[in-house]
Amino acid sequence: MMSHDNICPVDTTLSILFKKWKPVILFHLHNQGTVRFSEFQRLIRLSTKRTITKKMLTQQLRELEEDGLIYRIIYPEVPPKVEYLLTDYGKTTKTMIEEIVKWGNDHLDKTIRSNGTS
Amino acid sequence: MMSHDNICPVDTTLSILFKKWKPVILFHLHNQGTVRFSEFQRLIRLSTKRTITKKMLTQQLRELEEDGLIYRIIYPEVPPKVEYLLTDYGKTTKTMIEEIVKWGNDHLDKTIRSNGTS
DNA sequence: CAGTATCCGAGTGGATACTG
DNA sequence: CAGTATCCACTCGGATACTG
Repeated sequence: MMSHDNICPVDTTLSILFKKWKPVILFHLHNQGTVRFSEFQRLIRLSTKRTITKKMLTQQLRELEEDGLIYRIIYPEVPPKVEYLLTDYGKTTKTMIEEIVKWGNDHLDKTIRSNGTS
Repeated sequence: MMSHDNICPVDTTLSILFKKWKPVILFHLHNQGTVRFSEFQRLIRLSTKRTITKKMLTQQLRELEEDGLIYRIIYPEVPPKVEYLLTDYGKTTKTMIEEIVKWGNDHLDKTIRSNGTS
């Protein structure tokens, strides 16, 4: 324990992986393997029932790329085609995302069941 | 899979456990078992090098309490003494928090090592 | 000690329009 | 298709002061 002097590992993970839409993005990447830009918008809209703007999506993807978690592959075609996929390092987030999905589902179970009981 | 129609488990977990200071709070609760209000301020200051205001801390703790993750025990003394601890349900976040700590440490290792190498 | 109340500036992120 | 650019309303959360 007490690695790295006094830099907080929790804070580190939060700032890199748990900002805004990043966990959802990682979730879909773990699921689909490869995802295109517009596909992200669709997937996110479907799973979260919320809309992510292009600006936001771009920003989040860029940050993930800069942190070495995803690749951005640009196909020089017309119309443009860009694919995103996890780097090996990005794949190390698998367990974490799985835990999050699991916990979320458990909580939803719990919440939904607690009709009637009190 | 595909539990709960189309409510996103990732979003659910994020909204309950990963807002602001909550993961750090949970982290310290898993570590210490029982934590007092002022102790939280100290622990958080030490581990994150940031200051959490009373307002923020109160708010976060209240939300965690309302979601059934922690207990708030008030000792009717003067001066007041309030202790926080995880409920059984709160304890189910252990694996997740551990994963986050682990990943954070790994990332810090990686980052620190990548001096010189490239 | 463990909060509550108020004020307010900075930053976030949505909406919208434009581009290669 | 996959972005970029701009504008701005709104929220968030820090600072500060007060309280049982």
